[in-house]
Amino acid sequence: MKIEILPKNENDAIQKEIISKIRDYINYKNLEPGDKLPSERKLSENFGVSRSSVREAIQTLEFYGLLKSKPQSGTFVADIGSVALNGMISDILRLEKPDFKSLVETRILLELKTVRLAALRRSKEELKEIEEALEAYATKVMSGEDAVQEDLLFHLAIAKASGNSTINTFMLTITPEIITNFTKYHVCDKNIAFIGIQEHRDIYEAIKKQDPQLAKEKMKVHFKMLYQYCYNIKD
Amino acid sequence: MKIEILPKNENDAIQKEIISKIRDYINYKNLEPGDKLPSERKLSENFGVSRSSVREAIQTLEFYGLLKSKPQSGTFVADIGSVALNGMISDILRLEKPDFKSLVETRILLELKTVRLAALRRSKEELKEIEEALEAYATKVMSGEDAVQEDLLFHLAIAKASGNSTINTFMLTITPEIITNFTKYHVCDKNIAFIGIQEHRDIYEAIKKQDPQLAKEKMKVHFKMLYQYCYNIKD
DNA sequence: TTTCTTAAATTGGTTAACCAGATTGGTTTT
DNA sequence: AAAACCAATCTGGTTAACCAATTTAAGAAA
Repeated sequence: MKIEILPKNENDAIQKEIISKIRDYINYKNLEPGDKLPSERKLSENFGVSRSSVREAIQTLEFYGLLKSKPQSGTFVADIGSVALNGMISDILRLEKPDFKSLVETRILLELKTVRLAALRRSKEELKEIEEALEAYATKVMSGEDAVQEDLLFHLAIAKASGNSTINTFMLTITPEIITNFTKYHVCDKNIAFIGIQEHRDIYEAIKKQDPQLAKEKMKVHFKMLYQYCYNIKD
Repeated sequence: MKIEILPKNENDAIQKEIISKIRDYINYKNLEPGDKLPSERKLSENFGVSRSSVREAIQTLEFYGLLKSKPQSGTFVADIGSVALNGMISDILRLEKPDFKSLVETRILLELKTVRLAALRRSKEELKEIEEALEAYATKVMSGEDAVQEDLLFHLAIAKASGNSTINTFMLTITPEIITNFTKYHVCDKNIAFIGIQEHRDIYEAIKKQDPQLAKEKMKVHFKMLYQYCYNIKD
């Protein structure tokens, strides 16, 4: 059993450096929204790194909506001003992997909203998808198997029915990490899972009845143990 | 003035196809959490696409936490089960660019939380950063200039002080789009911006006093016009 | 048989050359 | 002078060859 100093992913560090250089370039040249960046070739030459490294850095900044590259044309600064651009890049460079506590805290916040919206807005098709996810979860639990995945898919079905694509996306991004940690720390033991079936069913019924307040209450009940867990785990 | 059928970015479509094929492969081979995918070369050969296309698709899936590639070793399936993996990839493939309405709705949700948390948890340094952002905003407005960026940076400073890295990241991802739309639709006209100064100051004071309830109330006041706007704009 | 050594094969990352479409600037045409 | 044309150039995207670190398995040593 060797003690590892965390590898401190070297590649991430390189990419952050490139992103930082792109920001410096934009500032130095006073590029404004819609302006074109130099070609990938010139940037890579300029920075002394490979073109694919530059491309990856650009892809990351595209993901955050700060750049937009058009084929056979160029890479362009997004329609936000330089102040916001600088502030956001600084924040992106400083970003660290979210801690589990903040993940759970955020999940609760998001889901208390999605469940209300789902009750208000769900279509018949979306309701059916939620029901199918519910049944899949119940079946898995009754057969005595671990059902963390089916649990989360039920919640994702609700997020999808909320009609808010942004929250839906956010739920998607935090779910893998949630599943990993739940499995690792055995947050959802089998005895708890049995209770979970009824709690899920209550949530489903509230959404079916289109009662947002009730849905939120039932979700709160469902999160009760999660609340405690969230505020007791060690950082 | 030509009417454009939206270009329907071809590259995105190709990447989605590759992601779909990766999912199919994982299912066909019944790969489980931690299992290794074939090398990028074999995948690209298998799919009949370039290796860099495969790499980009993998990078996207890495971003969502579904894959993890290790240098000189291989690409591995994340520690989530096949059910969740399939569900999430399906959702990712179906993701569309968030509509403005959902962005604003989500922003309000997130910020009513960050402002409470910031009041509870902010350090002296973070309080000072919020104050600086406030002053920068006020100065810009008083000089009669557009201050959408400084406005959002004030809110981002609060998000940073919330101590919740997940919400902070989410705020970062939606901010550029918010700025773009606010600028485009002139949501924050100059006369409104003047009122905004005092509203910002009220929020700042509540955070300074470490009064989460007051902070939330002041943020609600600040969002009042946004509420209306959010529920009146055309889709 | 088990353990250690070591060299060949495999890996993700990098580099450089190539492609087709977009851009550009000078030329021709009107 | 202004519009239309066209070829040279530049662009992001793709491909293929290369690199160094890692993994592997075959063989030597115990």
